[in-house]
Amino acid sequence: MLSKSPGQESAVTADPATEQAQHRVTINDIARQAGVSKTAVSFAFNMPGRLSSETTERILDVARRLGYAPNPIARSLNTSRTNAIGIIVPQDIADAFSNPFFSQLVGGIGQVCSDEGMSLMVIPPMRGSLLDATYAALIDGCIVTGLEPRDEVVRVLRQRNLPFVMIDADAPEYVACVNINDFEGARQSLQHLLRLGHRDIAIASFESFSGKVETYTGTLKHRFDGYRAALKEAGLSLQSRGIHNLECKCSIAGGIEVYNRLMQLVPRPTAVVALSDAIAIGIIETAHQHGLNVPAQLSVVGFDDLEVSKMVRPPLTTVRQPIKDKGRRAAELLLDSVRGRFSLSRHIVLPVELVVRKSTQRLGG
Amino acid sequence: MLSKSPGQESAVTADPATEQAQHRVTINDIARQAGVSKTAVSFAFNMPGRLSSETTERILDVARRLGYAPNPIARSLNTSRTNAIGIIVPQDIADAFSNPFFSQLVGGIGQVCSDEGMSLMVIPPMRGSLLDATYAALIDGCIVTGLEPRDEVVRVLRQRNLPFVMIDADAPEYVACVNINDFEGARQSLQHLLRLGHRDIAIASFESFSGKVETYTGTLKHRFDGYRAALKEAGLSLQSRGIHNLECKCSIAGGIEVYNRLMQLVPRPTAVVALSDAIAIGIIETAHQHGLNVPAQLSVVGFDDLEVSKMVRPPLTTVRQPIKDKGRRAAELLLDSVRGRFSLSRHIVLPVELVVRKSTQRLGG
DNA sequence: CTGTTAGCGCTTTCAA
DNA sequence: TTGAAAGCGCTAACAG
Repeated sequence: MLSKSPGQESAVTADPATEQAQHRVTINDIARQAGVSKTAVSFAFNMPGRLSSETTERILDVARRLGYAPNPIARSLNTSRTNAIGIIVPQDIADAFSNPFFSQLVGGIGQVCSDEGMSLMVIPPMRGSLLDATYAALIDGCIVTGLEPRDEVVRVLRQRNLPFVMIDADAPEYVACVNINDFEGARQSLQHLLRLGHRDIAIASFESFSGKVETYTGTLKHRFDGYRAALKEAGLSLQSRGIHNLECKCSIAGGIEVYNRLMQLVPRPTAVVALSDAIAIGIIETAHQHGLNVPAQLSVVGFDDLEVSKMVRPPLTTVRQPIKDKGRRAAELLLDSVRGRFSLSRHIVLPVELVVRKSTQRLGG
Repeated sequence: MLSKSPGQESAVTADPATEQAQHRVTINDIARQAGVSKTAVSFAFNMPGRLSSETTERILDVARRLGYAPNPIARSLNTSRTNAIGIIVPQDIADAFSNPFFSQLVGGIGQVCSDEGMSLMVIPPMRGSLLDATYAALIDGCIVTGLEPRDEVVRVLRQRNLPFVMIDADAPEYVACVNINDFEGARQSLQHLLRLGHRDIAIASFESFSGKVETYTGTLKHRFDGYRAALKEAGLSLQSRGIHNLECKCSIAGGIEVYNRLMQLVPRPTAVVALSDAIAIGIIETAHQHGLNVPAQLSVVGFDDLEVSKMVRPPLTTVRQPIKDKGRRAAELLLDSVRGRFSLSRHIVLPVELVVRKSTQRLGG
């Protein structure tokens, strides 16, 4: 060892196989080796124009030889920027992605990330605590799904001074938020079934905390308001004999699970409104396996219009919502905040549309 | 303003609507207000046991009043931990998630994240540069997909001293890696078609850089070795008349796009081997739209066995690979490294299995 | 049980 | 064109 620089030493032994977690080479090592100040090294990397090209060259050269990479954490501490946005989810990551809806939403968010040079952090509860995860996240802002505006998480976000945008939440005016017309979507889907003559109808709904319709909030509340409106039009209500509400996990697996409970209802439903295509697809698949014909023996209408919904058998009748747009708009709103740009309207409501395919048919027809 | 503490001032004006990016309240503000040292404040949050409960109380109380949240970046700089792992993808996030394969993989990784209290950062190229993204990522380690071991990204990872695990790569012994038996999967799927009597077969393959089979590497190479083996068994080769290779995007959209090119081949193929279910599903869907019956007029075999593959019409014949396990095992390997745990074997090869469903049938039968 | 002190590795005025 | 020095906000020896 001729050199007294630990930096160089680690470079010499930088054989991939031998590689040890030795003294990490820092900006100081480079400065010393190149015979310049830390400032110069920093400039060489971030504003090469402010140095003579020779100096820049020399510094970059030394850096390359010693295998130097600036520490992004230290950089972040100075700049207060992480170049990442987060998406906070109240459940496990695996659960979240078990519904293709979430993948498509993330895809929409991802489009904006790429445009803006951001990475996307998926933030699930940390050892059971979503709050802890929110405190710890190294992000410049985030999108919040599946939570209400009064959730503690939102308080922490505000406390941390992190810009955020909510999706599918009843947020107050000053909170940025992207929603869809849940009322209309729900109303139309049930109306569709009622007009086809169905009167024994089960609603396959997300899991809520309480399980009681009266306490539903947010998306769930709006959709049930829509169902009520449709029922009322037909002279029915949620309490009518023949109308049932079953909660299940919002995934294909949830649909599979709820199928049996569905079939034990009295009277047995001739149609199902699912609050998500994933649930609907699970129900249809299970019906198949049990030899029950959809739509002849059971009509099923979904909600979302996933990419695969038109490809399952039978192609799914459903309420289309612009999932990718939802993610994209939310991310745009968020990045406006992060970048300090002004955004005109911070409350967005996207339209929905009933798409009639083959999974529903006239009762007895 | 009676108080001279800017911290308190910001607390007083902490009305959500009025909220400004004023002086962020730091550990110093809390220490001052509570009449203790920074150390004490730090302890109150991280090792409350080392303080008298009164002191802890008081500190936490002040913190609450002033709306203090520890700065996770500063914390990371000390601890050198971020509590996040990354998954590096060479394309846009939206592209990645357009293939359900990726969602399922991420789901597998996510299971481990939840167990270990980690968030998951999806890292796409930053303004076109995956290298820049790799330099900037605030992570403790990462999983690398769709890249070869000699990629620059891997060099940077090593330079940054970040543990990493590759998926689907021809990695040297000392690089942790999770693969499947691509050769066998490919061989069996094509063999299946050949045994059904098909001789005019198109391969619908991922996009490679070169487009030339001879230059394929990694997964692509192994699979084509498998195809060669199957063909040889039937006295054919990749050059035989009737055998074609078309590249397309690895997504449903890719399958839709490749359909037309497929139908223009001479002789027109009676069967297709797709390198991914997403592609297969896109092809089948388009065939439907064009009134072509699958499998009667065109047999299609996929690769992956996605959750939806059994639910499309007709249910897809495909090669099952344990996607979630792949993600889980990779994440386990990675976290062993991150936590400094020893892992016995750092090269894992998962098995595959041909699953015959309804999208293939005997030629002319 | 509590405080002093020295960093973590980088950015960024400000002065030379 | 370059460098000195003061932080960024927190953790963790170490000393008392």
